[in-house]
Amino acid sequence: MSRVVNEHPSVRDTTRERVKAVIAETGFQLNLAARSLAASQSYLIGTFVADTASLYYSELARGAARACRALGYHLVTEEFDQRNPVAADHYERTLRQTRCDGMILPPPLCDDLALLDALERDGVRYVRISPMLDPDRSVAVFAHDADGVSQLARHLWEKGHRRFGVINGPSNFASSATRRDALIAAVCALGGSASDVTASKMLWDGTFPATGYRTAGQLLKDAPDISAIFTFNDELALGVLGYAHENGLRVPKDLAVAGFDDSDASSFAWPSLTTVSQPIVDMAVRAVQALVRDSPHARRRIECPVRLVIRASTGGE
Amino acid sequence: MSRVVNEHPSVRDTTRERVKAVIAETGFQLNLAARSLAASQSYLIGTFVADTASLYYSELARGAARACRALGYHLVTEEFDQRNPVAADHYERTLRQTRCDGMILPPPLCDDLALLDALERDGVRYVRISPMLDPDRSVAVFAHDADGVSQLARHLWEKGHRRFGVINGPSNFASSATRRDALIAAVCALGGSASDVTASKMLWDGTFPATGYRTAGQLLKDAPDISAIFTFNDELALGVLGYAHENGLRVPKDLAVAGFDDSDASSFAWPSLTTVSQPIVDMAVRAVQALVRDSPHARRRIECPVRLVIRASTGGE
DNA sequence: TTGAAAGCGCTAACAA
DNA sequence: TTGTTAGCGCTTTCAA
Repeated sequence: MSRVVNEHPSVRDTTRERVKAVIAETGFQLNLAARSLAASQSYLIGTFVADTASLYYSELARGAARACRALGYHLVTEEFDQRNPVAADHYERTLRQTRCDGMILPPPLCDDLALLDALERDGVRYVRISPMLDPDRSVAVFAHDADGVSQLARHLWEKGHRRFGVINGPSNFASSATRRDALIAAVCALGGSASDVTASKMLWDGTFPATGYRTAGQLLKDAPDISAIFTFNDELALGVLGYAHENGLRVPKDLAVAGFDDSDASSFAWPSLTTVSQPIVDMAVRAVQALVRDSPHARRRIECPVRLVIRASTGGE
Repeated sequence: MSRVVNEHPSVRDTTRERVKAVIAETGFQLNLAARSLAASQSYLIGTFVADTASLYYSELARGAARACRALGYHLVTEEFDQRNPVAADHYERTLRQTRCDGMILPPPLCDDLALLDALERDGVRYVRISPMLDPDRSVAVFAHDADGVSQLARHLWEKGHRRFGVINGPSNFASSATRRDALIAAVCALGGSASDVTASKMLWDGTFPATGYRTAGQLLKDAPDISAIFTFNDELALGVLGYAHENGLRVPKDLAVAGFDDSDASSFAWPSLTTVSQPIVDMAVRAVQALVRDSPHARRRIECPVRLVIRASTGGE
């Protein structure tokens, strides 16, 4: 009886037990498809991963899967084309037929307005991760980037650094600007000025590490007095580290290097890297919880704390 | 009309066009749940990812998602507990109700016999990735590890290396033994002997890089004449690289280092690493294709070629 | 080649 | 509190 499975309140204890016994005996298993059809709820949450190797998206999916399981949902994963994220079209043709109860939209899809329109038209709820555009349009989950960057600035400042370099991330990621601006603000708050920070957009070179390598060279040519470089992500920072090694710069004595972490990515790095660690798994969990529990028209910001992990590359440990 | 959507052969062209026009006009969208219920086919493929950050599992899921999309299926992802992979239980309680048409089982789940039993009992097809036990029980996808390792051995041999160290992977991964044995065989084939290869199981130290660092130290103490180290994966190799740097060993002059790659993981490494690159995305694609296209009782091996990527750490480039 | 109708296994609404 | 029943939107089968 459906009332037992769905934990309906008005069922006598004895009846519940009796039914549960039968369920256990017969090995009965709910059929999700039938339930979906009848209840017009799919118990499915959808998310996207990029079409290149990336811990960021996989950690996001992992957190989402974990939360789905805890809430009785299942996670459907689709790949999107990072070069050409016309996700709306993609959604129309495939994901739409699954009738997901909700979608998790990581950057840059969270800023694909056509996709948001399509979702709203279909009455599909969505939560965005670190959106850049129109952040109050839906529930949105943010990492408290500025906070972490400011902790990092303080750490570097205390180590004696006064001139900083920044390697920005992709321009379609809101956090590229956020993190750069946060560093400038933090340096100013510590007694420095905006001119102590030299920011450079990344000079793409195929992979993030290669890009970090190349951009570090340019940055140090433009502003030779820089003694610390902060990058948009850890992979860029690895390239900076490589540049330092190959050019006789001792780390962290001549050059301190810090990155920004997409969850446990920094544990892949060796030697270890100072990083602002973003709780991406947790962000995904929060996103799924909001999808399932919030009222359909909720519009709130969820801020997740980041964590400064100090390692050898800036004189820690 | 369902016959048009499902491309049934006996539909007159004019009718087909007429129906298609209506579909386009009304914005009709197939309801997967209804179809699943009626056809007792879910058009869902399930897979597992580990509960820690790992490119291996995420690349697998990505490949699976890609193939699913191409074949009109959707990918459902579940997280499993790497420490305690009682996946059978997990399956019973959650995934089972989705009535997946097929499952992709990466290691170590591919060797969870209770899970395989449960799947067979429910008539759920599955494809295993690199299984260790009972490889002919189902369709299984393998990377041609031995082939890659033998190419690597030849490369190292040609660079003049004669004494080799191996850092094994987890013992519940079939490939740990395969890769070690392949290196020994390859060295013998090149004119060396088994005693030229010193294999060590990894001395776990929290993360793979830290483990590589620690194990490299032990290995070089046990067999100081080693001039090349080959590790189970790239993350271990990064630790070996770190050990070399910190102990004044020049790479690749004093010590050559090579790893084994789970797809594009080596692009995360800097400086870049020689690696045997496993086409994990492709393996997942092949797995999904087998799930969808093979007869239900097929039992074949699918071998995927690996690729030797030679980089600075062994004297390449 | 097409139309019509009987389910698939649930939920939800209505009776009892 | 519990039994009963009408769909949910498809596929499949049977007629036409």
